[in-house]
Amino acid sequence: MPELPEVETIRRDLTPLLVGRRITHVAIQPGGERLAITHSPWALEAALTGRRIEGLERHGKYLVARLDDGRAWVLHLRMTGSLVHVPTEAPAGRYERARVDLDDGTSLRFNDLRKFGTWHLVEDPADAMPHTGPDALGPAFTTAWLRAQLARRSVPVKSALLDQHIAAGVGNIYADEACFRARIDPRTPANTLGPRRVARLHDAVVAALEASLADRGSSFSDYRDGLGGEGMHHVRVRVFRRTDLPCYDCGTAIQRVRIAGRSTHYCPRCQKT
DNA sequence: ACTATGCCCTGGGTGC
DNA sequence: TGCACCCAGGGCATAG
Repeated sequence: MPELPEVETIRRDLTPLLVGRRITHVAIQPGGERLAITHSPWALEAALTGRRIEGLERHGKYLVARLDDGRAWVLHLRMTGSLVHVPTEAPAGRYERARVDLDDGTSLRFNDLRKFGTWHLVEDPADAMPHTGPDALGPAFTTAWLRAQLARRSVPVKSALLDQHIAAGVGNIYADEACFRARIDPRTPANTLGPRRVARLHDAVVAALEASLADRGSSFSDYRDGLGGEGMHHVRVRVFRRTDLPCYDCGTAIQRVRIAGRSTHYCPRCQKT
């Protein structure tokens, strides 16, 4: 599950390997056709071929490659996608959905077991992510912004954190981790949090993301960095997928509930409504 | 404008 | 061993 720290790790890994390179060949594999959102697979292959990559950016969980024709190639890995840089001659993996060969004898492989990943080719990256708000590690994600957004929602605070319009880049792992760090029960209605608790939650979101980023992300299942390696943060999470294990702070068994269809993990003693 | 639900997809796990 | 079933979940469409 690549979330903000994982996608940012990929971006940092790939930036020196991709920027300045020209795309010499693109192949979307049989079975991978659905990743092409804005174009037919063949039209997308044709449009990317010959382009030079001028920059690699990230917004929330989206990767944005800036191309020399002014367009943006916007990728989303969803749950099981990975983007790995290999030599051109490297064999295709079982779940390779597309390959992008570069002009220096290397290749980028888009692997995606569950085929949920997407590619957009657009003039303006915003067109590919219309429901996306401020990046959770960007300057626009402030305590004041979070307070204003939570004030008009009655959903559980966990659900609000998963809303990409409120904090782009937060997913199931870091929503749980942020609630734990803020000592807030994830079921608490968003609009019942006072200013001090919202401020604590804001800081907890940022801290949870930065802690994972420092560990190159979390590899609970399919996540791989830009070089095919795993992150190290999944062994350092406080609550995510630690059901029935003791809370590191108080020893109470971590509980699991479902919120908005998502598994949610929390400490019933440390986290209050 | 907000909220709830279902869909997409496939491998791994469980129970019979 | 085989089979049916459920679960994982990000983003989007849809309906209320």
